[in-house]
Amino acid sequence: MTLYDELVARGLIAQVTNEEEIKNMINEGKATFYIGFDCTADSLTAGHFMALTLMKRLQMAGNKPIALIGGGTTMIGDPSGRTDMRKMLTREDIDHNAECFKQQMERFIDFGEGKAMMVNNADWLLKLNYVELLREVGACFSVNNMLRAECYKQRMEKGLSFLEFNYMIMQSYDFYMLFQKYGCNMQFGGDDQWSNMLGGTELIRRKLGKDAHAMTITLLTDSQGNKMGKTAGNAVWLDPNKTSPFEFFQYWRNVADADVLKCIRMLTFLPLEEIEKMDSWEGAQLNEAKEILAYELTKLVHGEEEAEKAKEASHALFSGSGDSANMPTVEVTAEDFAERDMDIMAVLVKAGLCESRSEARRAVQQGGVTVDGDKVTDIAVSYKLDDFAGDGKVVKRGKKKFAKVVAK
RNA sequence: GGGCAGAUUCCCGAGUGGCCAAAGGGGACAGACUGUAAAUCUGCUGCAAAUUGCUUCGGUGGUUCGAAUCCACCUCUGCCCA
Repeated sequence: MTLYDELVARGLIAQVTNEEEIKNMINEGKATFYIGFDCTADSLTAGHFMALTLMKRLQMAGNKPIALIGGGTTMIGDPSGRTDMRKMLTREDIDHNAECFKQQMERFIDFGEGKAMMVNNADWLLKLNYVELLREVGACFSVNNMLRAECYKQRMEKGLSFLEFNYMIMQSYDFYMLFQKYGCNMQFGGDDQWSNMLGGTELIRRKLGKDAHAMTITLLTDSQGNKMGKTAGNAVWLDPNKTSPFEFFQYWRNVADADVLKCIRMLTFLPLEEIEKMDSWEGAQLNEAKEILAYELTKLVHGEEEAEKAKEASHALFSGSGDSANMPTVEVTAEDFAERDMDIMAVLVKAGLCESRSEARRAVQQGGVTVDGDKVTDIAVSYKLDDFAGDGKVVKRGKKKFAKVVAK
């Protein structure tokens, strides 16, 4: 099976500018392509992960990836798919984020000599001269057309600042630069980037009279149509300090039935034949597929050892078997008991299971709290330091949130 | 620059002097049922030393016994005119 056919079979491709040409190009390993990453946070997310796997798939077939860090474009803020303006980030924040991105990417993509490149668009965007830019590329853009672009349409009601309106120009300029400097002939991106990407191919055609291609990746959405990779509004991060390997594992372990196969197909590197077999799975067996998904992804992101640990902890918690040694652990010290004994609310907050004592109180009153398997319904229950000595206690809030509390 | 409308809790959105920690919906969280799924039903959703107290309705001042609500100024946003 050729690379292109595999990408289609995995459901990864959303839109392409010219299917025949792109197919030949990537199948033969002739593409030099780029994907842009705006550094709006200090870690990549599960959403970026899909783009990274795609880079890897193409790289394995001999194509050359360019990871473009958006140090310049992040100064503008992409309005695509948003109903409000992004928070403006300072130069320092952006530089810091770019550095974090760089480190995380190096674990997935081989940036060895001639295999892949990493560039930062701050290097050329930040020194642009306004009037020169207007004359050079501004003349190639039709405001009429831009306003018709899907990514701006959504913002016509809520308001769109001139700053954000220029995002498309910056992104197009990136492609134009990369095309000239590195012979980059294709751009990948999320499907919400389609109009920005076309801006680039259009600019290259107008300025250089050459063809460049664009291809978008299907957005990973769940069966309800929501973007995946978020829990309660928070992103699922690739940085183990922001989303622990266990939480990461659990996120995928908990996807809905309707979404498992799609995720396995799109995100893992398991051979398609193997995935086809899972297609007929139902009920309890489908539940197994979730574990496969969670394990595979955790392994890719955090390594095999962490994936094993997460799986162990998951078994320990949900099926009673397995070792509790790998559970997320919180330490308590004598200081925590200095004023008075810790009551159950204090323990829940300390363990990071509840944001406030009020929330903890509710959880207890609603029967959602368990300590070492025993339900706690009395908010007056309190503990001493010694209670957490030795192996400590496993505190559980709800079905899936828990932590082991141990005396230090 | 001129006119009009608006800013309420995680989101949408009611509230236009005390009955307001603020309707309703969504989401989130918890319980029941399950398979760590979905659907459904129930509860719950500012903070705390918790029949009470404290902080919150864009910002700052003011009127009042009392302000999300009235007044002044400011900031931001949308629409119309230029």
